[in-house]
Amino acid sequence: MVDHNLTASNSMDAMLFLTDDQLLQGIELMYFAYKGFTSDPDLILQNYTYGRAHHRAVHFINRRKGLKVNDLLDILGITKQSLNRVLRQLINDGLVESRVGRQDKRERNLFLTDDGEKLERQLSDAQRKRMRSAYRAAGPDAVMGFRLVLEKIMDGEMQRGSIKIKEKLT
Amino acid sequence: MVDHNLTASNSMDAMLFLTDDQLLQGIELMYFAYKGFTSDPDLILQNYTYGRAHHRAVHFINRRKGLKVNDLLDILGITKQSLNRVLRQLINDGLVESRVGRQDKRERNLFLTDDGEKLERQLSDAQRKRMRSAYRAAGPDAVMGFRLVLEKIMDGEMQRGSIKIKEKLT
DNA sequence: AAACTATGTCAGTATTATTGACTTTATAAA
DNA sequence: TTTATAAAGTCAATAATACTGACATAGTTT
Repeated sequence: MVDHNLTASNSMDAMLFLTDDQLLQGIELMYFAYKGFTSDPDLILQNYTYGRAHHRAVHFINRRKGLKVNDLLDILGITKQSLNRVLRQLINDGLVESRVGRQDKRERNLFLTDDGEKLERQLSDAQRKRMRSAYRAAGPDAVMGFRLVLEKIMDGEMQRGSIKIKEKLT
Repeated sequence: MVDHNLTASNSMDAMLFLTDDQLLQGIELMYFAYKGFTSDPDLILQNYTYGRAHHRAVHFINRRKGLKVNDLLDILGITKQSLNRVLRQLINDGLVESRVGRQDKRERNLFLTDDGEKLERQLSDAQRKRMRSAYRAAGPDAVMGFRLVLEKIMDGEMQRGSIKIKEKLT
């Protein structure tokens, strides 16, 4: 069992006693949990020629249907050239549709095709399943704490493009 | 503001109402928080010729001083060949020391040199700072929830090498 | 007409990972 | 003691994901 008691030694805080060791434990927890978190989709993606980058693209196109290429670039925080390869594959393989913008014809709105939605389902099913069972096992209060800490961790990181996501999340 | 209220619609649970959308929010939260979580060290590492792989190696060598090469391979879940390049650099650059095992001379025990500890400090300072301020802002109950959910997420992922870490964490 | 914007693409490079094959050294087992 | 196994290290080839820089095309603004 892992110790959740946070009443320890080294450096003091207004509310918490946070030793370097406890903080390092939190850091490792993030590392291993993220690894566990991506392992299911990674396995599925091996059956295709796709990787995590494709997963992310498919995820956000599904979450923000019709988003522009630039939106996706902002969210992912990668370069146009990096996204291009991934997006081109997904479009050629018929998983993503790129429609010319209605008002501004320079823009492309991205959508998942039926096949694209099928892949998205397959990937997110695995991840949601893990998330749901973790939430269940931990209980509602823990879930609130989990979300709160994660939000604090990414504070300052959500400046540009991702702030749109945060709004959408609400 | 982000909504923490978890009393919603779609699918029912013994304790929680968890809609697909709420689960997807949790998934995105993990993605963005992990990104925020690695951004500080990534910036520092750019000043060296190192990347995240070096950071991970340095982190775990510091946390489990004297660990064997095989231990590190198990923890990181990568191949010997992948680790080798990283480890060779760190050893050549004088950040890591590899000592022949005392009982079993085939084994190598890994340690950080003074310079290695200096780098480790620099990297973990940034990360601990972020972690500490997130913990502070969220409060003790939230921290417990955060840890509990993360542990549940990685359940089943900590089978082999990482179970040692979990023990160490305790 | 000129400037700017959104998208797409080509070429070259870097990091991190993979698989497979092989060596050296050391321990364990027959 | 020979044989087998184990730990570590290395070489070569390949893949996925990212980067920078340069440039093209189409459409919108000024």
